[in-house]
Amino acid sequence: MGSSLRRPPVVDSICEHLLRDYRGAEWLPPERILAAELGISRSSLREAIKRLENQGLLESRHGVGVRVTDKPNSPLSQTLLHVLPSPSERIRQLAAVRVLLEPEIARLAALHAKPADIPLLALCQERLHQATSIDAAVAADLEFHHRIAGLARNHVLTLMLTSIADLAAQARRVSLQRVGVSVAHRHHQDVLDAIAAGDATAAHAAMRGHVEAAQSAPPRSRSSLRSR
Amino acid sequence: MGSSLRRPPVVDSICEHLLRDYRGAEWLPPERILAAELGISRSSLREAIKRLENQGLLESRHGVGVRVTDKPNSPLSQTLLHVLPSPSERIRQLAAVRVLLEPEIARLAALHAKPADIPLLALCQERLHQATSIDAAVAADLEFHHRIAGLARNHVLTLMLTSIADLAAQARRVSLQRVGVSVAHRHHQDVLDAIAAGDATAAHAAMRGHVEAAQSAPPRSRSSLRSR
DNA sequence: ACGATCCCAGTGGTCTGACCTCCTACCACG
DNA sequence: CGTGGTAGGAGGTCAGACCACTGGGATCGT
Repeated sequence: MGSSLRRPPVVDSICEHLLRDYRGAEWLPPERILAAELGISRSSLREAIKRLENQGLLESRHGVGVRVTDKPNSPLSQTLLHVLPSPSERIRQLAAVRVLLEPEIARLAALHAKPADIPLLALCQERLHQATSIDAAVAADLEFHHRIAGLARNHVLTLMLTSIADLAAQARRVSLQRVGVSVAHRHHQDVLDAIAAGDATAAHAAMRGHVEAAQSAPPRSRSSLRSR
Repeated sequence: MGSSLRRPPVVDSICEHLLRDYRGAEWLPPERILAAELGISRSSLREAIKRLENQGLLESRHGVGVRVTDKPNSPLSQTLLHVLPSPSERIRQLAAVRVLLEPEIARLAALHAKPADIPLLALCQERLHQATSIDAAVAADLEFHHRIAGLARNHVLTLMLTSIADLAAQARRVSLQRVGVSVAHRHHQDVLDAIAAGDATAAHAAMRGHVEAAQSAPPRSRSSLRSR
């Protein structure tokens, strides 16, 4: 009859417990203590932590502790490294996907953005403009796109973009050197203006132009940015 | 001195070992034996297996063994269940992403498909047409879209679609009941014809019409398909 | 007094070995 | 021939110990 008692793996319930009790917290208690509190073995607790870590929800650092990140970063990236070993081909396909996703994200962002969101984007622009190193420029670029994704109000879309963000970062590094920071800054400004105006069509077009330029930018000689 | 000995986590090397030695295999050896062969503890081996399992590359079944699947299915899905608890909202956003991804996938498929690929798609059509249960229809539908994704020659795009396939399956179940199997079959035929003809634009348009119809289909009374 | 160094307590990482639960296949029984 | 039970092997869980790393305070040298 009816209730064929499932076999709810212990580790599953632990995962739910963890992200129910420690959502928004900074650090998890030490593994030994936490295992004792939950009344389970440290092995099972570790497996639960590892699972959540693979999902980008936790981050355990040797000798320090387990940190709550809530930044789903690389569930897909690791898999991609296995199924697409070739770096150049990986970058090419990643760029193609970005051309598809980013304009739609910008469109949704223009529809849902509130006035209070604009200064945060402008701040990223400021950082990009004043960046003195290639790493700082890449970081500002990433944050700009990430914040826009957050405005799109579509978690699936956002999650997909962030899943490949770390892999796309190296590609973006090359792109920035090719097209130059000033060009990227100008493109970003077009996107930002369209979003601020709530013009979905313009935001879509501006972002499409930006990512397509980054995708197929011709090689440049020495760029205006020097990597120290 | 100079060599600042890194701390390459043992489990990382195990992962590489596993998917280097057992790529294409069917089953992994028992954990105890495999641990002995690799000269490591069963704990570390289990952690490596679990990590690859979370990436959709392995699948361990209690009392049976560890199977090599290479079907990256649910790295994103689990995370989505946490960040988007609401089923209706999840389905809505998933559908929006499908509208974005699937037409592009169909376009690429039309560009890269070879004549030998067409019969496989036609077979899915046949299965969908002869499906006697809602589950069989959903399975045929899923396989049709999955095979098209395989033709797109863009692993990133394919991986994104398969990552949400299992979550989208329940939504597709509802869609099929709403629009009816015959309508889905007709839409699929349009896509199939366009791909067979190598017409990228037509494939894009046909697939867009299909997924948009599935997205916003109005409720139907009793469909032509009865779920036994 | 100040700085660099060393040391140590606490943390996650790994190992060991035992027991439990579940699945499969085989075999005795009706 | 079908049915049921049973034994082996597989993954799942547990307990405790030890290893490796981090960080900050105590210590030593200048």
